[in-house]
Amino acid sequence: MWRGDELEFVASVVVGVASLSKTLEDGRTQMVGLLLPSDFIGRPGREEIEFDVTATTDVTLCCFRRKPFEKMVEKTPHLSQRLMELALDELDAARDWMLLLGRKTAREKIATFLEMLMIRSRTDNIEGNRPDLALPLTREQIANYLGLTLETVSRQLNALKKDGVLEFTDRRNFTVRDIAKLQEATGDDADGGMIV
Amino acid sequence: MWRGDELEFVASVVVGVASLSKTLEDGRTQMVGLLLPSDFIGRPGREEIEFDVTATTDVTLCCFRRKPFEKMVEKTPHLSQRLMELALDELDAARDWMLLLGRKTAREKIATFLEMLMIRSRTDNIEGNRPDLALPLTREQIANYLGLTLETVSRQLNALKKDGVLEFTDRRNFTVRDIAKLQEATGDDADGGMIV
DNA sequence: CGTTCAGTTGAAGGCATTCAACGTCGGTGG
DNA sequence: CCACCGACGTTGAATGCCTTCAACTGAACG
Repeated sequence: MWRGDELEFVASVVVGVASLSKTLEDGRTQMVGLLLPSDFIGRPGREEIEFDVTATTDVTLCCFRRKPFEKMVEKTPHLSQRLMELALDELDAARDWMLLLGRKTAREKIATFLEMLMIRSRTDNIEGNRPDLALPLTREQIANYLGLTLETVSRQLNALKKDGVLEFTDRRNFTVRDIAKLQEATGDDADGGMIV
Repeated sequence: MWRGDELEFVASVVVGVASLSKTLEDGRTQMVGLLLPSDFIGRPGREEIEFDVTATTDVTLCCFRRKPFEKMVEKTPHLSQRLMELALDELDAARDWMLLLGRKTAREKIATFLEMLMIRSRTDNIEGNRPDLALPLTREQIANYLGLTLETVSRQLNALKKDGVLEFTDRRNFTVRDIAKLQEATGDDADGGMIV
């Protein structure tokens, strides 16, 4: 686990999954971001980040020393523009997640999480649009991402299975049997402009 | 109320308070940002924003037409750097709020909200460190900001009053009688590096 | 005055949590 | 080899926090 303020690198995730999280003094934890392949870690112009970065699977990073990287950014307006875009994307994602954390039910949270996994790890269309996916997080980590307890996560996953939405090959791997039902369960607009 | 995609301006808040919010199809809404004086509205390089901007009090804005503003940004590296900082500040704020939404109790949410108001509207020290503050939001808007119902907001505010933390001069104006108790009630680290 | 909107308060109910026990799997060492 | 252990996951029962539903208050306004 990395504490941000020891960090003199910036990096990009190549393989694997990492997470950003914040913790209250009494131990309650909230994941505030999931870092999937292609995501960027670190921020230009800031020495430190004030949350924990944790690898949740084996991870391969592409690291750059901070100083030379920042010099390169200064000299390349195109790059700084790109970094701004990344920051704004993260901001949008954070705000979507605020809606989830503040207003969605447990079932909707789980469904939204699974839908996001499906969209972001485009290993789908393997056979007749039945994406075969792996959970990159333990039940507890999912709970911390969704603002739930691990027991509730377990129950809701099994409820979705019972309802024929999911099928598990083992505890960490599953297929989405019914994409339409999954999307209904997210609570979002039926086809929120999404091309799936 | 502004819909973002009709917007050909960017702006800065001068006086008053506005809010950013997202809504589910069934009407549940979550405020994802509060815009206080000095905050910036709009984003470079993006035609639209996909949430609602609503004034919650009378507001004075300082507006710029988008096109000329963007040209100015391109020519002024210092300015684009500043915008990046603003975006990263918003990102940090969003992530703090995710911790609140996902993990804090109703009482902690209210206390955190009031503490934030106190810090951001530095009208305090009016007499012996007893900030006199105005709620810029209705109970319902506070509820939408904190992921609660308006009844719960009302109850918790009155509970804080009963506990001697607050004192109301009327329904929208109050003073903090006991800052230490308020900070305890936030659930955050006792003195999380905060200089109050 | 009556109406409306914001806020308060009470009572009942529900969803998620909490507490607890059990099941499963992989690794480690006797 | 297998017994043990710890990490992860499931499931049941009870509790509780917040919500939901509903009635009421008070101030502003025409």
